Amino acid sequence: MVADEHGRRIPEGVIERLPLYLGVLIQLRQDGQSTVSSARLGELTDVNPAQIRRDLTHFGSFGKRGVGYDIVTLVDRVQRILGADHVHRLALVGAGNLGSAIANYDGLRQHGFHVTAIFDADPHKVGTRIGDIIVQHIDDLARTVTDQNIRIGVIAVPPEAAQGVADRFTAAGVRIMLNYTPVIVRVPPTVTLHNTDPVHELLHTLYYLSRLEGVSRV
Amino acid sequence: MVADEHGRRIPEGVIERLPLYLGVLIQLRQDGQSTVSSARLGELTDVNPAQIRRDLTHFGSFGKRGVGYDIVTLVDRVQRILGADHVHRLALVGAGNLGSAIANYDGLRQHGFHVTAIFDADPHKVGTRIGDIIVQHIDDLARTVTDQNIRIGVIAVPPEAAQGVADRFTAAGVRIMLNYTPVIVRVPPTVTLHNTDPVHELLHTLYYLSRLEGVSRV
DNA sequence: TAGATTGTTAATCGATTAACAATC
DNA sequence: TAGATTGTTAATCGATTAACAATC
Repeated sequence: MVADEHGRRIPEGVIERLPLYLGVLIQLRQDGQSTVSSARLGELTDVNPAQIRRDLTHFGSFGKRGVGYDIVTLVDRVQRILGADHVHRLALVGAGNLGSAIANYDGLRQHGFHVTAIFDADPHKVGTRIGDIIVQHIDDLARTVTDQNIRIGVIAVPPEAAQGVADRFTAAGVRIMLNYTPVIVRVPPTVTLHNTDPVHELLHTLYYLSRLEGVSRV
Repeated sequence: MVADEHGRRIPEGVIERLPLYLGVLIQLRQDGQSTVSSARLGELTDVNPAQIRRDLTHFGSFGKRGVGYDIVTLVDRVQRILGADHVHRLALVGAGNLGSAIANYDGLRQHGFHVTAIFDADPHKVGTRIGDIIVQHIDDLARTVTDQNIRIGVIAVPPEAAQGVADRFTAAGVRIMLNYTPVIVRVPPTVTLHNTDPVHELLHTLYYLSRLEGVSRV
C-alpha cells in the first residue's frame, strides 16, 4: 500500500524525516537561499547527508549533480509527497485556553492546516468568537464536519470528556485526531490518533539527564 | 555514557518505549490489576512481546516466569530508570492562553512535573495568578530558576520572542526545554530541545491519508 | 505435575552509512 | 577542464523477532 512510484515499500523512517526536511527548507526559502546541498541540509537537520539523498530518491531524483537541490522545487515536491500542497480543514473541540491557543497557532496555518470549526459543550461559550470562528454547540459537530468534509479533529477538552469527543469525531468520519488530553483514547483502526502529550518526550529526555547528573553526583 | 548496569549500551529505541510502557502500566494500576504479562502489555502498546521482555532485561529481570510482571513493582522500577520517581520543577514563560493551559495541564502533574514559576514580559500580566502561581516579570527568570534549581523550561510565547527566551533559559542553566512555538530555536549542545509542534506528526499522518484517499479517488 | 510465561540466544530483517562512479 | 555534489551500490550496523530452555 505504502510504496514509491517504482512500487517499492517506503521505510517509515523516511516519512518521518520528510516533515523535518520540509521545515528547514521552508526556513531556507524564507532566507532567500536558492539551492542547498545534502551536506548543508544534513547540518541543519542533524541527519546524515547520504541518508537525505537516499530518502529523496525514493520519490524521484530532484537534485543536480555538482549543484545541489533547488529549494523552491524541493519544497514543492516534498509538500506534494506529504499531501501538504493544499489546505486541510480542522475541527476543534474545546473553546478554553488550550482551544484558543490552538486556533490561533501560527505553525498550523503555515502548513495549510486551518481550524474552520470550533465546538464546546458549555452554552456560555457557544456563540462567542475565537479569531474569525464562532463557537458552535457540540451537538452540531456531526453536521458541520460532514458539510465541510473535515478529516482532521483536535481534542482540547477536559480529560473526562475526551473519549466522548473521539467517538463523535469517529462517527462523523474524521480520519486523523490530535488528542491534547493526557487520557488514553480508544479509536478504531481506521483512525490515526496522535497524542500530543509532552510527557513522553520529557520522560525520554529525563532518562539522559538523570544519567548525566548521576555521573557528576557520584 | 548511556549504559545499563552491566555496562552495555542501551538502544535509543528502548528509552523511547519505556514512557509508553509506563503510561499503560499506570493505567492498569489504576484499574486495580496486580500483574501483567508481556503478551498483554504488547496488545496494549502495539509492541512485540519479545521486544518488551528484551527491553526490560536491559535494566534487570523484573518478571516471574509463569506469572508475569507485578505492576506496582514495574511502575516503580521504570519510573526509577527514567528518573521520574521524584518531582521536577518547570519554569514557564508566557502567561497567555497557551501558558495557562500548560500550567493547568494534568498530564504533567501526574508524572511529577510541576510548574512552579511563570514569567511574562507584559507588565499587565505580572502579578496576576495562574492557578497557585503568581506571574513574575521575565527579568526575574535567572534568579528564580537558580533559586529553585529548575532544569526544565517551557517556551509558550509569541514566535518572535522564542529565541530570546531560550537564550535566557540557557544562561540560567536550564537543561531541557519544551518549545511550543513554530520557530526553529537554537540552543547549545548541552541543552535538549523538544519542539512540541503538532505539525510534524500531522504531516507524517497526512502522507498515509493522502495515499489511501488517492487509492479510492483514482 | 502441567501450564504459563519469563529471560536469552540466535536468526532475521531493515535501516544507516561509506564509498564512488556519474555528471552537472 | 576541474571541482562539486548527486544518485546508487555494497558493506555495516543495529534493532526486531522467533524460538526455546529455564523456571515459577
